[in-house]
Amino acid sequence: MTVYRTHTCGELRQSHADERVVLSGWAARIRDLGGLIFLTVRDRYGRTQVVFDPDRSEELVLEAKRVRQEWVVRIEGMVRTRPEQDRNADMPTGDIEVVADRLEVLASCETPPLLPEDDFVPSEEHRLRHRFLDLRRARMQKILVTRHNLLQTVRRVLSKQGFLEIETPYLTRSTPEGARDFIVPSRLHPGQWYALPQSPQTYKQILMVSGFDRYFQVVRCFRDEDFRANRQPEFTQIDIEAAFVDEEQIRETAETLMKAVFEQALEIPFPTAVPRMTYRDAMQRYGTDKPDTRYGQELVDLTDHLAGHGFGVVDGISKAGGGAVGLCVQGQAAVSRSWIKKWEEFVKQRGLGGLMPLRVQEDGSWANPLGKFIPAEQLQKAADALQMGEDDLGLIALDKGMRRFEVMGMLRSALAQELGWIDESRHELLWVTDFPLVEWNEEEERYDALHHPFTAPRYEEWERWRETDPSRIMSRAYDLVWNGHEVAGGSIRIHDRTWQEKVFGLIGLSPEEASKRFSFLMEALQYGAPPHGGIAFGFDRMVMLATGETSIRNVIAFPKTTAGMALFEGAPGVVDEDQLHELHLQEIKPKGETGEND
RNA sequence: GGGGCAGUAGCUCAGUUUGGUUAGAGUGCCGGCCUGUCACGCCGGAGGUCGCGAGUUCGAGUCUCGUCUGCCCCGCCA
Repeated sequence: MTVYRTHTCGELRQSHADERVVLSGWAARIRDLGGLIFLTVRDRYGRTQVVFDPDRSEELVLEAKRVRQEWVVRIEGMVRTRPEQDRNADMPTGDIEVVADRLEVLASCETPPLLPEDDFVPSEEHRLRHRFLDLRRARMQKILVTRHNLLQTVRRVLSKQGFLEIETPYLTRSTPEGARDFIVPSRLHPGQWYALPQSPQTYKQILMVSGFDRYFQVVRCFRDEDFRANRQPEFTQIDIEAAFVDEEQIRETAETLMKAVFEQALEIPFPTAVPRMTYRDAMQRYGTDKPDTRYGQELVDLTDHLAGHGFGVVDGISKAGGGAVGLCVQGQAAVSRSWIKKWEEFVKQRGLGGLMPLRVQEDGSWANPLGKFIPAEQLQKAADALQMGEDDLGLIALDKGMRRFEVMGMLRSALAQELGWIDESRHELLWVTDFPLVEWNEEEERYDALHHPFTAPRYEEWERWRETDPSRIMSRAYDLVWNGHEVAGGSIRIHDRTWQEKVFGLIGLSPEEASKRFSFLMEALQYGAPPHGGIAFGFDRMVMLATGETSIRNVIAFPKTTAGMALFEGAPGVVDEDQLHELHLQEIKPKGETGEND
């Protein structure tokens, strides 16, 4: 209780009737009936109707007439139960109103560029430019409250299990692997640079070596890459690491956390067992390492049904290690040619040669461009493999690489959107396991770490495949997938310098190069590093899924646009010549602005 | 780096297909009326660099090219 308010705007009920109250908030709606004036006052907690009655004070009504939307007002008055016929069942405070006897304008407001109402959502550009007003909307306030609650839940759950929150530096050194770093010039050391961390990966491993056997951190991470609906240049991770554990304990911790999130934010029961799927299964059945298992429509390898029947293209692809992948589109046998063409274009843009429909013709035979080469019984077998019924449409793609699964997976999820296959009320969690340690990078002609280079291999597989086929070595990594989004990923790490050097060797980093770039970690690994592993949650994504939003910008108070701009603050921006000078920097003007060149 | 969609009144949009007189609607804003509204209602008014720049044309919101901004996707993101 302050001079500004005795109650919040979401608080008053019939039980408060006849109490004298003070409310402060923003004028949300003003209904001036000529005599009576109704004013809806809004704050973070809700809305309350205030009534100004000329029968009580003409003067007060005249004052109230001046008030405009989004002014900040303070009201004194009596709580009154509304007449039966005038109650508003849609408002929590709809059974009462406050009869004002005093009005004070705490702040007036220019005509606002947007109205903070939930049923009035302007363009995202406009919302970001006037974020302070956009954040007044009840929806945004609710999201940020949920975000806060989840943060507290995470901290409580992990602390209770003995995890210590330890902060790590934001000014660190650049590690050229992985994403591009944001770099920060050093004033005291001309020509030298800090980098903002892509994640606290090495620090948390070192904390394990130091004996903090259970660590977590709510931490900002920075990656200078292109952005998407669920990617921002700076984002928040729940970073977790533990020593003397294996995969099971990390997964258990992660599930405990998710259980709390489900119960807290979604108020739905947590699955008794989170299903698991191997990376290989995920790629073959869904064409992605983060399958959305809220709907079926799995991909089916049709190579065996279609190859070996004298059709050169299929046979050739098959011999080259490729094949045919099919997808069953329920109830769409009658779609037009242009519909199919549209989706064929979709897969072509993503690198496949084409998309063939398979469907029953009027005479009962199978229609398919391969029909003249491939016997009907084989087409029937393919259709059976796709579990196609008469009204269903099969879509088949051929390609010689693994890309066919990925693209068909993209097609699967695009069709799910288009045809409404997804039950939005469902929530599906899934562990993806058995990732390969490395994958072949065509362009650079070397192996890349699939997860990151500190991930432990399955050592027996290493011994078996290192020399002959390293891509068959599995790692001890795991990802947690929620409704087709990767919400967490982690691994058991390498805790031995010799092994770390071996893995660096496989991805083309010499021991010298490795110790140059990761000297501090390499050194730590020689001084009694315990076995350890961990996981990191993408917290923004987690909040996005928990609130049913489709963009992480909506769950971040001040996000950047897809071009990395902060429209509200105006970042990035130019700095003074003096600032640059002090940092030993000189601006190189883009061509055309120097006046020297043409 | 590539592709797609969008940009018209403060805001949300129509008009662009097929170039043609003075660019419309709703809402917000300003003024008037209105004593039970709750997206109050009714009457009137003001409000436009059709993102920006070139070009085609007798004439461009509309066609062409370039460019900027926002969103979505591919690549990228260990």
